[in-house]
Amino acid sequence: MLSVPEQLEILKRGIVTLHSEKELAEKLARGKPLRIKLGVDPTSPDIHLGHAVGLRKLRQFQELGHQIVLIIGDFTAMIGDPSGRSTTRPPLTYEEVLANAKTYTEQAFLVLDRDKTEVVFNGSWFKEMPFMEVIKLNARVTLQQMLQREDFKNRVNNGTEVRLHEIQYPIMQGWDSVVVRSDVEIGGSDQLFNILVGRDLQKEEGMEPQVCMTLPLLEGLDGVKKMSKSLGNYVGLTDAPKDMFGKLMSIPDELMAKYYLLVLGEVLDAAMHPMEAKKQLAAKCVATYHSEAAARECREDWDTRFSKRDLASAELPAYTLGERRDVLGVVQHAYQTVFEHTISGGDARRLIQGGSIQLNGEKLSDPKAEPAWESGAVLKLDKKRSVRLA
RNA sequence: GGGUAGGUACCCAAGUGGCCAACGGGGGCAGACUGUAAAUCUGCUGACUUAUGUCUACAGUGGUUCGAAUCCACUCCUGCCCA
Repeated sequence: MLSVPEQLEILKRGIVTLHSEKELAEKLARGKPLRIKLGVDPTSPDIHLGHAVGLRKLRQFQELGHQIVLIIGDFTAMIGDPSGRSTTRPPLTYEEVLANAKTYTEQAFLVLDRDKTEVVFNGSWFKEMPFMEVIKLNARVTLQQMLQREDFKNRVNNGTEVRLHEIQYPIMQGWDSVVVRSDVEIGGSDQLFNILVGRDLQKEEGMEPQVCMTLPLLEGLDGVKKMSKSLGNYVGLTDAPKDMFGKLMSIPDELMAKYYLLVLGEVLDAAMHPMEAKKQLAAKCVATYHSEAAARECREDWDTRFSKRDLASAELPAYTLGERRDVLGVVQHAYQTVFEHTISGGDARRLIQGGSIQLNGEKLSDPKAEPAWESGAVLKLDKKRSVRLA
């Protein structure tokens, strides 16, 4: 095991808050593996790069010999974490949550070492908790404390509703810490409040309070909002290589340094041309979650398709014509069969009339036209999608 | 429980009997430009194989009317004030 200062040096990298370094140093100094908690609510099937920021930090702990406790919030997912939310989360069914939990854990092991990770479901203690216990837990927290939170305060001020179950969330997350006896809890910077509640509850139970460590939030592809499935601005860990590459190429330049740091753990070379830097970022990310070979392939594909604008020699999915021969019908059919993406006739028509649909580079702007659909021709559907006629 | 203001498309929001598939803004999509970035300009943004066409939609149900997002009744939901 490394010395305390050496461990601290590594662990402090890229974090937002550490409460407190002194406590962490004391815990580390005992020389025993610490229990490091991270809770994730399986509210969607896929883990994305935003989640990976926390997971990567866990991985560092793991490599330093500590014990990871990954809490799958099967129960808390039903409540919905109000952190950073301006509205109540839509409820999920338990079946959905369980299905998500399955893919979540699998994907988490793309980053974590499976053998050194303890996975627990918080439903295993909350489901059986008697109401009396719930009331007792609630007695430990004041309304004023809850209302201190930005999220709730803003909603109250704006006249948007705050449901009482949402107020329970931090208490539940805090209780998780008591149950798993965590020494350190990790979370995004929006988790600060929840993690601190865990400290309070642990203290009340006569335990040594957990150290609170928060990490920066990763903005999504839009460059503004936190990466999340529901906003559709995410890069999934299991996204196909080309999708992953393409999505990363579309992030705003301003975000690149942050992505380098949080996704790759590297420092962006400011002297590099932004486009080159972005290509490297995308390639490295593909290499991490897929393979070096896939990364090279993506990069080459990108260069022919977009940098050289040479769609003709790019590798494109094959499309076989259906019944219809008119542009409108073909476009809808191609979306459906090749990309499993249903678009309405109106959408297709808008794309056609907007000039997005191109056959070998020629705009097809008449929905009713029936051009010669030659085998091998390239049909461009929108910015990201093109097919080759079979 | 009482009073009061409300519920319009992804979000905010205008519309208070026909000219309403519904102003405007945001977001999104597409085109030009370009580095699938940013900025800028333009178009589009309910569905139906575009149709001076049909259907669905202004919380829900029913009603008045030739005609309703708009008027009436009841129901559900939310904010605010009072208890």
